[in-house]
Amino acid sequence: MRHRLKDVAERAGVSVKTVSNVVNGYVHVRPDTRARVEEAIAELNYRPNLSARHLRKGRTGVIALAVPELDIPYFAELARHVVTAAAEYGWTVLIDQTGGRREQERVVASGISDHLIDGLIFSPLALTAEDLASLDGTPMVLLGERVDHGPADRVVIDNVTAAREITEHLIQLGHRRIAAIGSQRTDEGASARLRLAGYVEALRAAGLAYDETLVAPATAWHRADGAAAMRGLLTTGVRPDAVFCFNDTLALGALRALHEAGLRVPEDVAVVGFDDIEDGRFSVPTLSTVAPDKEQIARLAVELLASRLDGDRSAPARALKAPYHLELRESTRA
Amino acid sequence: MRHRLKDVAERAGVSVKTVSNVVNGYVHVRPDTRARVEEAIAELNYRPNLSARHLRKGRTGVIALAVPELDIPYFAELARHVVTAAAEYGWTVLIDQTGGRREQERVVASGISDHLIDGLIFSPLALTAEDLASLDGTPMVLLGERVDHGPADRVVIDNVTAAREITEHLIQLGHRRIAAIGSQRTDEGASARLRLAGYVEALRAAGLAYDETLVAPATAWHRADGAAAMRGLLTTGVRPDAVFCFNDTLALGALRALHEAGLRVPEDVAVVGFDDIEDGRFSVPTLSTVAPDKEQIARLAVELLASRLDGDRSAPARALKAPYHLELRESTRA
DNA sequence: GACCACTTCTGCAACGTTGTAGAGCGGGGT
DNA sequence: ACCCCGCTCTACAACGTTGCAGAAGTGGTC
Repeated sequence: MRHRLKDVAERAGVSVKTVSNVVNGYVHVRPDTRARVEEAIAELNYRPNLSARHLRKGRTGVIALAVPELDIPYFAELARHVVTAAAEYGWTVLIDQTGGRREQERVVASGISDHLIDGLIFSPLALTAEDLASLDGTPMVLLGERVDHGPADRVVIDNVTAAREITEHLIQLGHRRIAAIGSQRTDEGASARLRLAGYVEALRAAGLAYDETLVAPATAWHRADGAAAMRGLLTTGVRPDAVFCFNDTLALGALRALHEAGLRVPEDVAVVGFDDIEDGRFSVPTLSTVAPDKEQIARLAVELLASRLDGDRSAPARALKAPYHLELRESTRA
Repeated sequence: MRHRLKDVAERAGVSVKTVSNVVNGYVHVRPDTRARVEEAIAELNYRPNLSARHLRKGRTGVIALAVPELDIPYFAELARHVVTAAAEYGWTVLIDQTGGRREQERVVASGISDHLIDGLIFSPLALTAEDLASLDGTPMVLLGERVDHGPADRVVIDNVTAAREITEHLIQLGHRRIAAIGSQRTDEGASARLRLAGYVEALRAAGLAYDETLVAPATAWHRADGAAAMRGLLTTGVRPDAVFCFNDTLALGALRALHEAGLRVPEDVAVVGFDDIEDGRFSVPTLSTVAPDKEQIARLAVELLASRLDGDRSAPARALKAPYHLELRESTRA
């Protein structure tokens, strides 16, 4: 059923190695020999056994992308771009879900390597710097903002500045009681911490008081958490006139809760998110948000990984910044 | 850096094969030998080379999931369930995007196999029966409804009946001018054809005329296409009083277009979708839809693949039906 | 015609693992 | 005392591929 180099070689009347040479595009093969071999390959529908090739070469041509959850739109969109960018390097992408659980993230970061993958692009939530330090050297690129995760390449966006800018946008529109949804107390909430810091910076710079009752925590960042947090904010007395949600799904949940409470967006309460997921362009109202350049993030991550694989594996870690911009839509129209 | 069985064997003072036996849980190993080996494994942080193991065993422990696009929520949610279900069999899932393009789908269906994967779960849009027939035997499970795709296992839901039921729901609510969004003329639109058939069946059964001007095509099924189609329907004279969108993203786009046109949902126009994606539970209004049991679809697909891998590869193809139900929400409230 | 350089092709070994066959040992039954 | 069996472990070969070293053939130069 499945044929090997040997079968092709016998059929073409050449050695195994010559077939291998043809398959790999070695130049010093006579045209007629090449033709005979190619014919045999076609007739037998020969395909190389990648396991064997990889065993021999020490490379697999597969990289892994590990994200918390695939059905979080941000990660799905990111995954798409990573797969596309990796294809340009001839890589296949193996996608892993960690659920954001530390144990699973550790398994992925170490165990998954097992010579099955050449490298890893990793968006960790719970992993600590020590976990990473303990890994032997599967080349790895981290996505996201954990400030303390030791010596690995990574691609980040400037969360603090982005959060400050989108908050400033709300302030410029005249909002004064600006709530935040999505804060997290645990170590896992690195993004949350940085975005909260940007929010606080903007308030301070505008001379607005930081009011802790306006900051709603959210353990997960799903729509349901955003809706619940918004409902909570609405029942605590004075209503905010704007809300900065730390990602778009939270914001979409918040929009929903505001709708249920009979409040208009942006007239009664303005809403902004973070991530610029597709949904936010079609929600009612459409969602103002921070738009990280996901394509660029994916491209940079793949390039970092490629240069790490081809180059010096002990070179110092690099951190690249990906651009973002504010995408202002109906949920903050003046 | 990276250690092999041989290194462990030397350190533990046993043969390579004994280490292999320990790693694979072979029972006839003396406890003290086992302990020594395990200690050596731990000290060296040994991990098996999967390429070598797979070369030897002929199995890779990797299956592929091929979908048109990862950032279509339905496929992302499905992917999540497939990854989870596959994990129970100890499989890793490699995810491929075909973009729905026939050429890419053919590459995935044949080329990708290349001994890298044991099997494939495949959601094809454009692939023809001949394409499939020409493949040598990588075990494959097809998802979805193409009626004509030859002898491969597949998991389907009853699209025609589901579409009829959701249309009947609209009819029962008193709607009479029921539009449909998402029809496709090409061969690729198997789902579209079946859902249209169910829609027509329901109209016929209720004695309603089938009006072609109420059926809007959509080449892709993204939000933007749904919005465009809805705008088109609104400008063609008599306004429909309900719309059946062939998937949820189309429906979310349609909701957006209705909102822009100043029409209320469901008071002026009722809307239903298909797929039950997360977004539809938080949109304004929430979306009535056909909810296929995605977890079940994924589980059945993985099980079919498993039984094909372990069992008779030439057994007749099986088609399993996954359940669905109607999820009625605000967009069709009476 | 001797030499050299280049082209074309080949055989061997090795990548790290596991299946098979079997060696050595000790215990229990006769 | 002998045989047999089961336990424990080992040696070897093989999975399909490619790097390396080199053999054979071709043609050009002095």
